[in-house]
Amino acid sequence: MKSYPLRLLEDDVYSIPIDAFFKSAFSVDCAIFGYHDRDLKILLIQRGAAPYENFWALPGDLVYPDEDLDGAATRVLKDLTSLTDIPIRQVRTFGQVNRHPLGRVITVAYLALVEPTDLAPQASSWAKSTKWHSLNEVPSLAFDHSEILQESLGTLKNRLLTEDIFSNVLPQKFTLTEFQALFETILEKEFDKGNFRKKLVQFKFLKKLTESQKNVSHRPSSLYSFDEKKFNKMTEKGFAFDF
Amino acid sequence: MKSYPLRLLEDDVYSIPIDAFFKSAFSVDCAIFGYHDRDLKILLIQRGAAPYENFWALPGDLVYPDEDLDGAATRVLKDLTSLTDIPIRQVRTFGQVNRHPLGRVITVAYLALVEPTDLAPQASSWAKSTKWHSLNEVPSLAFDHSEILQESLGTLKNRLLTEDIFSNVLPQKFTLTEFQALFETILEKEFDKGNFRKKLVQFKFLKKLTESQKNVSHRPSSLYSFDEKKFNKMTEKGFAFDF
DNA sequence: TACACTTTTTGTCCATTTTACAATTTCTTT
DNA sequence: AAAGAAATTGTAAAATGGACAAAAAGTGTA
Repeated sequence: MKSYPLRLLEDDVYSIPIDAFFKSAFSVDCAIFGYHDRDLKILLIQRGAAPYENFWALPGDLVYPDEDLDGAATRVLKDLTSLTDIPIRQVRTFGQVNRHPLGRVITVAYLALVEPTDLAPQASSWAKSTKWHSLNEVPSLAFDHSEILQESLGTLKNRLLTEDIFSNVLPQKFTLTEFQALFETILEKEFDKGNFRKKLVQFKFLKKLTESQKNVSHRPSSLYSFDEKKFNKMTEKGFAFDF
Repeated sequence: MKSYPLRLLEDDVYSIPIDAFFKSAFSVDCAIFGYHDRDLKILLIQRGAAPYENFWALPGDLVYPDEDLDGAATRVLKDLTSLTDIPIRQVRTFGQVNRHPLGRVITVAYLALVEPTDLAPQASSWAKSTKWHSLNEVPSLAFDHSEILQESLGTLKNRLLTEDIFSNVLPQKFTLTEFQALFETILEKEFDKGNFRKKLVQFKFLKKLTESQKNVSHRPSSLYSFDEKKFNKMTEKGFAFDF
């Protein structure tokens, strides 16, 4: 069995024996949102272990003492769902004293937006099953995961406006209508088609390609590609969508 | 000596003995920014205890196992600097494995913006001294606090545009010039005076009072007050400054 | 081949907002 | 009474935004 060596602890550095502090744990929980074709879903696992056995939950687990937080989130996601190469980022940390029945566990929530048709999540380790849930069909979740999910959804909306969290869910070549649909779905708003595309074109981070759609029974749309570098420079300088 | 009872832990829930996970600690660190008269400072303490004894650092300490995170941040700030009633909010959590020399300690960073002339921070507990440092004169800090400070400053700028983090540092009655100076200083940008005030007036969360400045050797400015409720409603609905 | 149908794409008009300034006002100080 | 200083108001050109209409470019069908 693997063991996790800890550094020696010096006592009496604080007036309370420092050992008393080193009896907590922390976990990571991943809110993986899947966007495809005007549909936003959340990836949940069904827990196969106590506590909250059989409950649906965000993929998450305790962090090893010798593991960075970001690395832990990546590993845990892979352990439970077999997903790799998902770019995740923190939402915030949830630390209510009684949020975990087995002891003091604070949890760092992580967020990603992915294209589910690229992926095939498969339950492993103690996860019984995995499932993409529509956001209006989410059951009551384990721990404080319902709260974490709600806040993560809010953070997703914010980040969509201020950073490139969306390029993963677009194909290499996409239409402006697809781009618009993505923003309309996640922000739960509709936009005038003509005005939306005019604005997008002004921003100049979309490159119009020579190709266009094939085999559609209407005027084919021309395809665009996303200039990630240009967009990132813009957001670093304070650009944000004002949709 | 105070002791901190922990709940009993069940073993064998996970394939690794769960005790192995419950040997970590977490801390909170507070980035308290002080704004006064076109000047932005950061409150630091000089550490009077190992590790990093004598180093300057953000006020921060370990969290008790029976303490919520937000409450811990409030308490720690009071313990070290005697400051109370400071409205703090999370920035993010820093969790590099080796960031703390005594063991695995992740830290949750908190942020506030205050008016330093209202306050008299006084070092207590293991803090040797406290000092407001200008942001361009910050020494090398303990732990990873330099990184935390930098990121907190970025978060401060963001929050200034999207929520009411500034009303604490304005007097009850203030001039539009004072309001503008606050934004110019923190965002490190300058604005056209006439246009800035026109925009502000349109927003309607400032109430023009009948009073005006006294004893200034130029045309006195009329005073305004801030309608916090109105502003909060607006930001909840998505309003943000686009300065 | 012509026409219906669908969605993309472009264009237009008008109201509103932004921007860069200039001019005016209202105090104190000299 | 005039000068100085900053607040306040005004203005004109440019840019933007929103509602909406028209044209374009494909497929499917008679």
